[in-house]
Amino acid sequence: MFVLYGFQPLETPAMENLETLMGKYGDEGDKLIFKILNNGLENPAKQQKAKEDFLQVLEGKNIKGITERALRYDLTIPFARYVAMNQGQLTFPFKRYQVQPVWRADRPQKGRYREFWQCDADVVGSLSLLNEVDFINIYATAFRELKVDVEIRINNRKLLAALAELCGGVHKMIDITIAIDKIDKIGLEKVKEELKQRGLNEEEVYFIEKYLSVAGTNEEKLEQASALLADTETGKKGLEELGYINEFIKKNTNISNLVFDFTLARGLNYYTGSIFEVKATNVSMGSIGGGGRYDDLTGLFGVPNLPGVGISFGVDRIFDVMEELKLFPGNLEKGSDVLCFNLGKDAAEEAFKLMQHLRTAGVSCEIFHEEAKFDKQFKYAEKKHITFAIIIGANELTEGAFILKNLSTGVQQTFANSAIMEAISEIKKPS
RNA sequence: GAGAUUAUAGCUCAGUUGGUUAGAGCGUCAGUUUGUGGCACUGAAGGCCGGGGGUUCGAGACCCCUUAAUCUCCCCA
Repeated sequence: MFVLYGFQPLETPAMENLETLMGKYGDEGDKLIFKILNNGLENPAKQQKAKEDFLQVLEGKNIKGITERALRYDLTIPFARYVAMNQGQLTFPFKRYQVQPVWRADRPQKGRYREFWQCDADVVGSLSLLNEVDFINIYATAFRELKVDVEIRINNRKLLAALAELCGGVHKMIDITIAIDKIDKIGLEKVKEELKQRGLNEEEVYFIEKYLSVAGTNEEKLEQASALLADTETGKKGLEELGYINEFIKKNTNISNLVFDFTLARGLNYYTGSIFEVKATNVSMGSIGGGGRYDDLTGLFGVPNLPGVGISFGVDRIFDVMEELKLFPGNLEKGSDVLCFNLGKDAAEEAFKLMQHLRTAGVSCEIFHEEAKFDKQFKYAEKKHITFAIIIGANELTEGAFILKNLSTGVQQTFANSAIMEAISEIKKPS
């Protein structure tokens, strides 16, 4: 699918320098990075230093002497590092997709894993909002094909920045977003409380309340938000971007599950423009996809002015959702095509020869691992979802023949060894 | 990082206010049935009751510690 949209595959190492990862995911994120203990700490010559360093670790610091590598926390930052390192060789805009596990030192629980797979797609080196449109299209198409009903929520960090500008200054943005992001869970009143705790005055809280009460269709929301934020340069810009994307999607696709959500904040520090989140409807599960635009991601790695935008699929959670919705067909499990019964030494040898022919013809088959009663061999075939049994008993052995039995219909037929091709076509016949 | 719950047979779980030999269903194995499965019946095997300590005449059960899992909050995919 990603290839269809012009993306190339890429893989990056599971390990990164701790320094590369720290500070990119917010304070909470930093705590959740899996750190790797350095080797060689037992070296006597370095033990004094190691002990001193460890005392610092106990104070909550990350000291290179103890740990300088870590497992990747997501796929975006390692990708940014890769782009920064290889910028000379890449053609921009560079589009890649990546399916790999990531690790978070979290307490595992429902829908939350210490190790889980992400499937990312990013574009670096383009400011065009067409990329956003493309990603929304990818999300919508992918989940439609998986038959999972979702809501694709979108917001723009610029609106949040504008809101902060009007409510006490840009430095308040993190505080404000952390609070309003919780509205779904704790409700408006609690959010207002939290905002006050975080140092906002009555007037500012009131303003945010108005912002949070924006509702209706995407167009209506846009209009209401514009009344509040269009006075600021950033607010105006953010609203324009959202408007463009919404209109484009509406005009050129049949996607109907794109919704504006002005409370959507998303934790990752580096987002600057559009932010996305995908939630399955009718299933209680956190977001199963997320992403956004970061106008200067590689700047942190010494390559300024490279904008990017990307999305991520939470593979394990999507799997969980599909399982909960019973979207996996029951007959996925399929064993070999044929089980040859083992009815003694000579018969087994004959069966073995037969199997060579079957395999050459592309029929998967196996022989029961030991001589056993019919009963047992039949039950084995059933459990392994094997469709055919081949039986060579004493009679067949002397006749140079074998019995082919279809285990689901119970119909069986005797073939001469020379007529093996007929048997094969019987096996391959779609049932 | 904060909190709750759970841990008993291969699996899912019972086990009463502490009391003799710790049970069931499923699965496994054997038999009814020595060359034709799915069903049924009969029987058998299978347990350091997560680990360590304590209370008690007596602990699967009560207390403390420990480990692990599950779940909630925080945060996130």
